[in-house]
Amino acid sequence: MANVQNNYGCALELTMDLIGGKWKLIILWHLLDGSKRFNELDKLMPTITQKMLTIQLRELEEKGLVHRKVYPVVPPKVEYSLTECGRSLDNILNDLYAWSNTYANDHNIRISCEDK
Amino acid sequence: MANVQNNYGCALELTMDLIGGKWKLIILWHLLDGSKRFNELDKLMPTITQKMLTIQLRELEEKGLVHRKVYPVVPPKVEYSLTECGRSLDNILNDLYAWSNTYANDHNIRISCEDK
DNA sequence: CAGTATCCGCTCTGATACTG
DNA sequence: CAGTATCAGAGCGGATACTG
Repeated sequence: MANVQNNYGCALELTMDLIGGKWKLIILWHLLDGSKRFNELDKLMPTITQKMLTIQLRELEEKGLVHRKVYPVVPPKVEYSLTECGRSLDNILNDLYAWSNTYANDHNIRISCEDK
Repeated sequence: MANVQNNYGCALELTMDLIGGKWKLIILWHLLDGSKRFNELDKLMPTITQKMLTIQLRELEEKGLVHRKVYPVVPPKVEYSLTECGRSLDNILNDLYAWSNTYANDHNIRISCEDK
């Protein structure tokens, strides 16, 4: 999933390469709010590890969905934001979010945090 | 990913449990057309193995997205179709499909089969 | 036709500790 | 603060052969 090939049998295969995996949708979701620092994202996702957050952000960056801005200061400051391409997922993310909430309601599944 | 828990920190975590993985989106996509037999799905996805197709269909069935209808005939005949819940993904699937195609165009990525 | 059974490797994911 | 490094487990995905 890390790398994007250059041939796919179906557009939806590409979809999974781009935003598949356990964390990418959630990272993108949080960034819809506006740019966030590494530490902020970490706090917004209590169960992710720093390692996974780093890896997923790097992959999203490679694919052009997320922009990484490093401020040359001490202590380090890095801000992540959506690129135009990442932002174009806005409606889809909202639809998926709503769809899953509906599913959760219908199946008595608890969602701890229902707001951004 | 096989099983659905009953507590999530974010609706989008549930999303990945329901339709994550390499094949589920593509299976759902093909079923948007109408019900299909096992063998038809197999042919529509040239690179999937029978084992994976079986597993993914079973998981989609457990989660209530796909309906499995067995005809008591010899040789066996089994038809898969979307449940109402599965069908409610129609718009999202189309949006994702379009989004990925746009991405592919912008990044010179080839999609072999562009139509259903 | 529509699956099972078996075996297997890789990648994804995580825990923990450390650093410029 | 924003990461790396290392170790390790689990399960996802696949190859191949077989079956009612």
